[in-house]
Amino acid sequence: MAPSREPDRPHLNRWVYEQLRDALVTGHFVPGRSITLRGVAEELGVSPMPVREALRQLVAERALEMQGNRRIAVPAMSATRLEELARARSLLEPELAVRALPHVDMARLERLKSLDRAVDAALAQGAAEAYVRANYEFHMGLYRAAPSQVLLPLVESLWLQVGPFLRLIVGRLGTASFVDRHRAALRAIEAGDSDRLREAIAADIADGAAILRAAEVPQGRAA
Amino acid sequence: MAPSREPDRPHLNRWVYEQLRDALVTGHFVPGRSITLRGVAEELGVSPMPVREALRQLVAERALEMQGNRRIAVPAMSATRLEELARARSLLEPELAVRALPHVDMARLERLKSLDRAVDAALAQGAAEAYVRANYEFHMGLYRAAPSQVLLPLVESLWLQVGPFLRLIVGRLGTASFVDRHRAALRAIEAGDSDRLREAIAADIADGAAILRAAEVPQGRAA
DNA sequence: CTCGCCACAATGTGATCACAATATGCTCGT
DNA sequence: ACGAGCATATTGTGATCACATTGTGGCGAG
Repeated sequence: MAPSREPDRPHLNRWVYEQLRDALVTGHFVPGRSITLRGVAEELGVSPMPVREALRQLVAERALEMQGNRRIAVPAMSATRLEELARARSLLEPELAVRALPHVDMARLERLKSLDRAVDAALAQGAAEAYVRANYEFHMGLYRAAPSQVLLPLVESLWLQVGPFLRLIVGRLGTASFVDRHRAALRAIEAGDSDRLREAIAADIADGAAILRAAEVPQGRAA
Repeated sequence: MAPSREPDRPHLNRWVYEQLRDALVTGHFVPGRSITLRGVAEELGVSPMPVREALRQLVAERALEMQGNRRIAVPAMSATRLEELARARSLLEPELAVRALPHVDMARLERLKSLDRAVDAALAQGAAEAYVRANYEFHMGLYRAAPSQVLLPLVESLWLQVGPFLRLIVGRLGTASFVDRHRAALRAIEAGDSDRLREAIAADIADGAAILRAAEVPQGRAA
């Protein structure tokens, strides 16, 4: 996991949470592996207390799962859960993208284009982790433009749930199966075309879901 | 708030969470009022620790809001937030209802009918709290039939957000403005008709949203 | 009388301890 | 040699303490 920066004293809580969140999205946690409170506390060099708070928050966001024995682990993916996640994403994300559209200014558009290039580069190089991270940043970078207090958190929760699994599959299949579907979205944004943006996002989600579905869901206990 | 039962020692955490959750849905917390950690701890007769966990979970579920000064309060409702909540509900709930439909057995159908009667009775008597509670139980009672690990938590989060506000409005407007829209849903369930169920749920949400929208959003600081 | 400053009270957060529940590894019996 | 039973280690949870930060009330200066 390797703490990327020194812990900030003011918001230690937030910092631990972000570390864990980043580790989840980039797939440093493997589905099924159980997470111990004191373990991450020691690894991050903090006391167990802020880890407790962060873990519980992630459990509340369904990014982690508390198993019956009150152990905390990354939820195992199943075919039905994957299908449900794709459905929820396809319901919420196009709507959120459309709401973000009017608030995408030039600076943000440039950042999105840059992230799209990062996605391409990662795909070309077969860099799994760089791909999932850039892909995540692209989508969220767009959505965050929307002044949304409701839809945005819901979508973030969904991404936290797909993250570890996506990373697992990309690492297994390689990046060859994935194509960049962000071009259409970027063009729609530049044109200010809501309908085409909605379709582009929906297509991107359907596309990714199809690949994941084809990739025979692993047990989740696998390494 | 008045603890309805004695605290269970085994899952004190869960118990406190459920107490707060129930208080939220039934509107015992007023939007804008700030919640103090030691306050509820004393009121529930427990140590501040489980309250910390429960409050943070509710914040993660967006049922509560952590203000900049790290005070915790029920989020103030705004017109835009209300609109977003209605939109999110209308996207997710019909889908969830349809997924629940095949799993509604006779026993559950009877419970739903009973809850519907409770809704009617509450409306007739102008019992605001009984109405919001029965309404909540009706919807969730249906949705919980669906074996959903993704959509269901999202929808629960939405209801936790609408709850306090709905209670506020019902208390202000009285129950006269509200009509029972659950009949159509029940008939669709009995007929096993997915499309009509989807429409019934969508209509119920649109209906409620219209009433709330018409009721000029209060400041949220109001008592 | 009003406004600004200051002391005090209260709050959330992090740390540490104690404990019950659970998992793990070993030993002993067959 | 293998499996059941038990002792030990590990884990999450609740409680309590210490502290930095923030909100609040009162006092005094203008």
